[in-house]
Amino acid sequence: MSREKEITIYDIARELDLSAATVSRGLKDHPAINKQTKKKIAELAHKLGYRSNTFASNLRRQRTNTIGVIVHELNSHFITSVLAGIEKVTTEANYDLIIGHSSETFKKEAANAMNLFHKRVDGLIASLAYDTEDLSHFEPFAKKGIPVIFFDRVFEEGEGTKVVINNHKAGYDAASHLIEQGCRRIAHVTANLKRNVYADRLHGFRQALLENGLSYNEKLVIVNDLSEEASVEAAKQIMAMRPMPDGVFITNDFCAAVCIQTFKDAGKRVPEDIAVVGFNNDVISKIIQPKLTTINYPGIEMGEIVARNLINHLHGVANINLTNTIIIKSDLIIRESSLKKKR
Amino acid sequence: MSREKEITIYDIARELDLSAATVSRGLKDHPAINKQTKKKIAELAHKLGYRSNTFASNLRRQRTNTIGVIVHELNSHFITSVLAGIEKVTTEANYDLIIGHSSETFKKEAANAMNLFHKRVDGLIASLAYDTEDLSHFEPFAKKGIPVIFFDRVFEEGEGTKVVINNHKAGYDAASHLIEQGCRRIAHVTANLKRNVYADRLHGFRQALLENGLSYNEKLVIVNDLSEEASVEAAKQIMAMRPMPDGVFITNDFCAAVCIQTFKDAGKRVPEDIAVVGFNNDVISKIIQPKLTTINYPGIEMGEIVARNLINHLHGVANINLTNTIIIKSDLIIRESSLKKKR
DNA sequence: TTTGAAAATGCAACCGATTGCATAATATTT
DNA sequence: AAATATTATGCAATCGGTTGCATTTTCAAA
Repeated sequence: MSREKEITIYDIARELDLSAATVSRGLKDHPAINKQTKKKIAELAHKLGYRSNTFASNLRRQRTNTIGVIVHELNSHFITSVLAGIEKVTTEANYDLIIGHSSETFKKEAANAMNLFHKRVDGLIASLAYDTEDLSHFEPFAKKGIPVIFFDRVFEEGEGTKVVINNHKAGYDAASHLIEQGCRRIAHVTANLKRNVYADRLHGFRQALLENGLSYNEKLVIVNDLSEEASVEAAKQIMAMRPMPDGVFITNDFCAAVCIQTFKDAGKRVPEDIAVVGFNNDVISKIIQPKLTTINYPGIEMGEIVARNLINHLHGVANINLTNTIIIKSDLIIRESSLKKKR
Repeated sequence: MSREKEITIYDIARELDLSAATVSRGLKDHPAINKQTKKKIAELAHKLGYRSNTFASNLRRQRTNTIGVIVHELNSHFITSVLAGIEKVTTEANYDLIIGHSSETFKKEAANAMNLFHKRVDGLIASLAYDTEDLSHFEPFAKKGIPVIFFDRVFEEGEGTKVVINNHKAGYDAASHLIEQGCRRIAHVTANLKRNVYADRLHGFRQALLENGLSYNEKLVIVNDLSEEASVEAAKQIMAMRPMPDGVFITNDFCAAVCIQTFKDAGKRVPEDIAVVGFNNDVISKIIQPKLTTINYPGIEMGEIVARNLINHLHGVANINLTNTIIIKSDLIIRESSLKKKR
C-alpha cells in the first residue's frame, strides 16, 4: 500500500517551468492561455495523475458547485425517478449532488437541512416529510440567499418556489373515472391532510362527486399513515361500512395493493364488488392482481424541471423568486382494478 | 434577500480579543483551552451564526471525514436497509456520506468511483453492478491507500475486504425446503453467473438436489437479467418445460412476483402446481398472492458491519487488509407460495 | 520572593487553487 | 526600426481553519 504523493498545480508548474496561475488557467481552458501550453499542461496533468483539490477551489471561489436534495424516502419509484431527472440535469451542468432522506420525520429533515447548510450547498431541493409543519429549518438558507425549491410535498402557504403535480385534478380524475364506471358510493383512503398533496386530492375527489350529483360523505374518508398495518385496517373499515362502498380511491399504490389483498382475502371481488384506484404508478401496480388503475406522476420530468430552474437561477439567467408555483400534469392510467364496465 | 456576511473564526477572535488559534481549538474542545474561554467562544459563535468552513478545514487536514458508497440500485428494500445501517454507524462516528448508484451498469459505477475519488472520500463502500467484470476502476483508491470494502455483490477473486451473506447456504436452504415440500423437479431462475451472489446460490441449490438424490439438470436453470419482460419470459419457459417443474427457486422477489402472476394468468396454481421461493424479502413478497417464501437478508446489520469495519480501519483500531471476508447469516422465511404440505 | 511546572494562549506557516492587475513576449502596423 | 496592439504569462494576495512550537500566564511548591 504505497501511498502516492498528491500532485498539485505547483508540481505541474515546476516541471513545465510555468507559474501555477498559468497551469490553473490552462486546466480550465482559459482563453488567454496558448493552445500549445494548454496541451502540455493537460498531458502532464494526466500523466502525473493530477486531481484537482476541490477544497482549495471551493475555499477560494466561495461556492461549492453542489446542490443538496432532501427527500422523504428513497424506496419509491416516483422518488427515484425524480432523483434520476435531477441527476441528469445537474450532471450536465457540472454540479454535484448530495442526497439526504428524512425517513418521513421532521426531525431528520431538519438535521439534513442543517447538515447541507453547513456543507454550503449552492442550492437546495426538498420534498417535505410526513409530519413537517413549519419551514423554519430552511430559514438559514433564505438568510444567506441560498435558493430552495420544493417539489411534490410542499407547503402551499410557504414562500419559496414549488413544483407540484396538479393534485386537485388527479383526485378529480380518479373520482370521475370511478363514477363513470358506475360507482355510486366511493370511499377515499388518504394521509395527513395538512400535507398539500393529500388535501388537494381530497378536494378534487370531492368536487367530482358533487359535480356528478353524488353526496360527499366524510365518513367514507379514512386518514391514516399508509403503513401496511394501517392499510389492512383501512380495508377492514371499508368492508364494514354499510352499505359497503362500490369504489375506493386510495392515495398510494402500496396501500392500495394491501387493501386489494385484504378485500380478496375476505372474499370480495375487485373490481366487481369494489373498484380501486391507486396513486403513483409504482412498479407494484403492474404486478398485483388485478392490475391497479393509478395516477402516473412524471417523475423524471419533475426532477428535470426542478433542477433546471434551480440551476438557471444560480446562473443568473432566471430568478426563482419571481416564480411561485410550477404545475406539472399527471395522468390516470386505467387498468383492471377499476374496470367494472367491460369494454 | 439580505445576504449575510459569513462569520469566520477571525471575527470571533477579534471580538473576544483572542487569537484565531485559540478559537479554533476552543470550538473543537481542545483540552489546552480554558473552560471559561471555550464557553465564551461557543456562545459568541452561536450568537453570530458561525458555521465552520469545511473546505478550509479539509484543505488543511488533508482528509474529508466523508465516506463514499456505491450501490447498484436504490429502489430495493435490501439496499435501503443496508444504507440505513451504514448511515447509523457513520453518523455516530461523525462521518458524512456520499451515495452514488450505478443503475446496474459498469459505466456509471466507474464514473461514480472516479467522482468519489476526486471528492477525496476517506473510504469507500461498494456493491458491484450487474455487469462489472473487473475492478480496475478502484485501483486509484488502492494506490492512495484509501480503504475500500465491498458488500453483497463482490468479486470473490478480488483483493479487498468483503462482507457477504452465505449465498451458498441460502441456495441450499431454498432448494432443501422445496424438496422437503415434495418437489421433485425444481427449476431455478437466476442472473449473471459471474456475479458471486448468483453463482453461489446456484451451487448451494445444486448441492441440495444432489444430496437428496435428485439430479441436477442444467436445462432447468434460466439465466436472465431479472427485468419484468425477462421474468414473464422465464415463467413461460418454465411452463413449457416437459414435464413441467413442480417447484422453482427464483433469485429475486420482484422476478418471482412477476413469474407467479404469469403462472396464474396461465391457469397454473401456486404452490399446488408449482411452488415458488424468492430472494430478498422485499416488501412485495408480503403483498402478492400467495405470499412469497423468500430468503431474508439482514440488511441493516450488514450495513452496520461494513461501516463499522471501515471506520475502525480509518481510526487505526483495526486493519481491513488483514480481514478478507465477513459472512453474515440469512434465513429462509416460509410463506404460502411454497407450502404444498398443509400444516 | 524565587523557581518550576502546568495550563493557556499566540505566532506563523501551512493546505492548493483562483484571479485582478502588471508585465513580458510576440505580432502587426506605420 | 519604432510604435502600437495583441497575446501570453507571472506576481502575489486571498479564501478560513489547523497545528507544531514558542511564549505567556497562573499557581503551587520551595
